[in-house]
Amino acid sequence: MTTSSYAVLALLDLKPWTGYELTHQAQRSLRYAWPKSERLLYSEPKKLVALGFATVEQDTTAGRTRNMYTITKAGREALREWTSTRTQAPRFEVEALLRLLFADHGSKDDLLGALEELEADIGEHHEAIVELMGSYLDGGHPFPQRTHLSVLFATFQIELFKTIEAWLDFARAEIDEWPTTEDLGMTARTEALTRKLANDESTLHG
Amino acid sequence: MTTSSYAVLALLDLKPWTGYELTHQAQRSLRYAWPKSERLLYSEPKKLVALGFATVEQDTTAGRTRNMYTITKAGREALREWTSTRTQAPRFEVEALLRLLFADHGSKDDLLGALEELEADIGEHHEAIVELMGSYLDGGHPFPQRTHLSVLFATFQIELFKTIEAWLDFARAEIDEWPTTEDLGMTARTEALTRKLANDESTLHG
DNA sequence: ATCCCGCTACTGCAAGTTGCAGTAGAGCAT
DNA sequence: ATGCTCTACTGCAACTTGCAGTAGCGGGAT
Repeated sequence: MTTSSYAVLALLDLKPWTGYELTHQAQRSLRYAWPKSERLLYSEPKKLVALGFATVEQDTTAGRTRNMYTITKAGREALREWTSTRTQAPRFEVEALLRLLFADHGSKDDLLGALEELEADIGEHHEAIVELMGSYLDGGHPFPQRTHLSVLFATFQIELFKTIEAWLDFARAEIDEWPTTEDLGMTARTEALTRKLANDESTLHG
Repeated sequence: MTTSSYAVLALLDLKPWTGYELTHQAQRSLRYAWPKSERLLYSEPKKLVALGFATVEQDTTAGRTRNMYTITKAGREALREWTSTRTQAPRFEVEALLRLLFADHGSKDDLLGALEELEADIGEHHEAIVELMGSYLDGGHPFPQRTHLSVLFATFQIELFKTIEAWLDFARAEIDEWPTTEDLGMTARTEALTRKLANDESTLHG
């Protein structure tokens, strides 16, 4: 049982789903906490069945197979035990930052391009979550009794996205001051920044 | 060539390294932008050699083998071409948030425990990066001409960590108001939050 | 003098994960 | 009749991780 298995098991605890629904629901709702591929999410419920944590029913009403998965008592047991296990450290993969670290191999435009792609990705997700909150106000939450959890979770996402967007503006302003990407080293501006960071002060506001 | 291959190639462009140095340097310096396992980082330079982007010299001075890797002209070429390719979307894996989303399967203490583990992990990294900035002020940057890049990168990390720490305090205050983790649904507080989020306002400050 | 511990310096392997291609029925528009 | 999109998956190669194992070396403890 991996963390991904428990994530799928937790969804199954809400209601029975077909493999297709489960996969797509998991991608929508877990994307920002635990992003996993469609492929994996199709495989997880099969593992759960093999372990006795779920059951399948083949539904062939429309000529094609649909696997309807339902959680078992043992599955609910496993879920409850999971809540008291240790949590993995967070992991942040941001290729745009990798490109910033090695920006001296390319032009300023290459770097600014990478930052713009980051901004586009973040902006898309930011917009999507704001819209989702709008739909919650209209009673659009699929499991209304769980709204308090979804909304607290959403506050994290919005703060994260806002921080990244603010940083992007800040970073672009800094990069604008650079004549090139290479060999600037400890400029006066960089030293001022370093000093702030060494004192754990924010560089964006204040 | 994966993004990880280019990351290692970029390090090799700074100077020749042994496999061991390369692996450990990559883990230290790329951890926050592109976290990769020791195992992978040992394998990457071998792939680079197979592709003609690096060369190896076996150094057996001390009885044991050390592989010293050096970038080739073709490797430098490949790196330059990489800078103009598209950047992958960022990816944030935070198991503590997954546990928040499904907090209704466990107790408030389980949830608060997961948040504390997140805080400990973030705190550790936050502290490490602040100390690193202190060392830069003392001329401790291993490649001084690249300080401007490292410091701009560090501003991202610090802002991110500060945001997460502020959110953790906020989240704990919210959870304190909950009588339980289950079935609260759209409470008055949650509705107020949802309304702010739907208007894209910050929930932490203001 | 010897033994164990920790650091250097890796390799092998099983298991987890991803992206892509492929299969196939259903409904709708052209 | 054909093609397009959506549903509903599976197979496979390649990427990645964690863990175990190997092996030399230096230093302190017994």
